[in-house]
Amino acid sequence: MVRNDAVPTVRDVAQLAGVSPGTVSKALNGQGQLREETRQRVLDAAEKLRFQPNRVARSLSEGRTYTVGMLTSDSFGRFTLPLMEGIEDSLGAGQVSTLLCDGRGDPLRERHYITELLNRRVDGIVVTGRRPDARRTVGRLPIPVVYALCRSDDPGDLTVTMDDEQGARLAVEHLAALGRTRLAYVSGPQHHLSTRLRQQGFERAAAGAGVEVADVLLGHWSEAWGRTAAGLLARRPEGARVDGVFCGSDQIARGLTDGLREAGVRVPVEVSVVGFDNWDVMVEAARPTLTTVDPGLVRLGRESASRLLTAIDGGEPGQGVVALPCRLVLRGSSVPT
Amino acid sequence: MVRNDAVPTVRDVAQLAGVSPGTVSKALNGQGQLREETRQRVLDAAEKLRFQPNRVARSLSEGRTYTVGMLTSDSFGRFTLPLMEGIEDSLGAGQVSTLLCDGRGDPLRERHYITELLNRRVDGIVVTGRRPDARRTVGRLPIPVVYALCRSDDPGDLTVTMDDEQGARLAVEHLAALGRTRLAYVSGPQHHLSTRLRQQGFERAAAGAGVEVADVLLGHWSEAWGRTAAGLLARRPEGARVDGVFCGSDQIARGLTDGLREAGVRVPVEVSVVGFDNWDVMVEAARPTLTTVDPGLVRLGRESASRLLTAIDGGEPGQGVVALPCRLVLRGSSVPT
DNA sequence: GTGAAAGCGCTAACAC
DNA sequence: GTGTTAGCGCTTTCAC
Repeated sequence: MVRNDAVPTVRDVAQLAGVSPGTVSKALNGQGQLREETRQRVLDAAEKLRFQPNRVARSLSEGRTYTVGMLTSDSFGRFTLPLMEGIEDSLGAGQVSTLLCDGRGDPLRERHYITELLNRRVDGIVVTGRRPDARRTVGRLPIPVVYALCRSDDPGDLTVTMDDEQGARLAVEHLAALGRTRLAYVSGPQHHLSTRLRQQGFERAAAGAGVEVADVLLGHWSEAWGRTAAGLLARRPEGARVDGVFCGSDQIARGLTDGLREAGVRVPVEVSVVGFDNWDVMVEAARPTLTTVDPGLVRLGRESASRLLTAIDGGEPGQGVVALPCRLVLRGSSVPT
Repeated sequence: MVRNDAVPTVRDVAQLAGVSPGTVSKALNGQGQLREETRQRVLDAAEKLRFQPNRVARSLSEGRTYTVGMLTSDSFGRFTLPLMEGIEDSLGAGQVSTLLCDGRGDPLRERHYITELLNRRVDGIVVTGRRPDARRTVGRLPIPVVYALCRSDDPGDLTVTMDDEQGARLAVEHLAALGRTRLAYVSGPQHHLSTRLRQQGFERAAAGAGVEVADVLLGHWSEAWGRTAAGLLARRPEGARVDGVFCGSDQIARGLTDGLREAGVRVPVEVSVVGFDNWDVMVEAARPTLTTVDPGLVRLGRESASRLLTAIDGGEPGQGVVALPCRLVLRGSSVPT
């Protein structure tokens, strides 16, 4: 009596093909030397039985699970989504699956997840987080680890993140090229690394382009702060008006354009505005739509995962901080028509 | 010579404790009958060796992986994030990990992921998607499947989703209680199930509360559409003005409040506005902040995962559509002060 | 070229 | 109570 309900194993395939289980394994994985005829016979048998290899058994014997863990320090959020997409892109191509672990900013929880991932014998881990700020390293692990977006504080780790400074430079150079000469930088809290790096890029690029840094306003990553900042900028004395603003986020930029419009300042005629993030929701709802710096998070995810795969395959993925360049996306808020 | 670099196995623990591997397994998993003293000795040995069980081996022998797949039909997005959080909540408690699979709206890709999940012997699958609209069932699988947020078109499947109609009712009853008598419904595309269900709830609740349905405007899920709709409402003749608007999303509600303000209509003095989603970004940036219907996506995720666990443990998780009630969150856009 | 046999690390049935 | 044994389903030497 044949057990039709059971899932077929290599043994079943072997039996049907009239070979041994070992041969089936070789045929299916393209290992060793097999006569073409035999291989085909095995393939046919597997096909006929709709054989699907049990990955768990394979993992146990191979000592490799084709699985990587994705661990967030803070939580999954808007920034991690495109990252996940990119990571899945790279991994999926390598038949590698992703195990989700949301650390929720709790070190204990994180610790627990790490041992769990190790017990599950994942081949590697991508550590990520909402913001590119530095975080404590997860420490030396017996498997490769790559930090994506958020930086590890251990220079021996590999971090793949965006180039905040270069992104800011892009924005300033764009404004300068438009003929803007008195610029302001409106951004998030000073204690965020991104805020400072973008400020650095802003100031250096301004100096390089010979344009004036008229104001630097640091606050929060919110629309409300953007509106407040707009008020501040609009109240500057006649001769000291800014004609270009680089914002540290699209939310700020959106609030700023709203604030400027309501204060009677025309964007982009009188003032050009550039945001950061290329977040569709903000960028499209703003009036005018926002010119912004795109950090390329999907590509960032792809890059980090592909380096992780390299490391898993015994290659050298690099170390230290790899900062991927941002792109400028032109829309209505910067170019006067 | 001791191999300090190697990960300890049950055998190592057994040897150190002077028992057999079988006994170690029992001691560690609380199975069978063991003398307390023996159990303790094993536990001590495990502790000393920092023994961590290899989950892959365990899975192979137990025939259970303590892993579930999370498959999105469309893609991971704003709506799936809180869902994932809830799912992880429930599963984490049961020591179950989550495997990510982003179908990207591609049926082939989805099919591929499903066989991959089956080959990896996951214990169950949560199917999800951005919107509560119906989708093709993944079909009968040898493991339990629960649909979260998005509905399966097979009534034999279990779907856990939000109660769109009840949410709409909540909004209308709130408006009615405020004394509003001429209401409008501004929402997304007609072909979205949510649009229609919320409209149904809106109309029934209005009838029930004895208030007039003055207008129904269907368009897109965008701020721009909200602003357009505001223009349409503001242009209604003097005697036919609406004094309460229920919006199908917070984005629409946000655009609507912006549009009304710019048209000189005071919110909430002249018109009360209620949104849907309780999406922090929109709700907080709007002026005034938005009263809205919260679909409770985290709880929805929790509920679906916990039902999946029930099914995995051989229980009866239920079938058909389970619609969880929404909550009303009061903020500035509805209650005149 | 192919088969036989051992083993990945754990659990579970059955002796003792 | 505890040890022994036999798998779970696959890969991988190593004979032949």
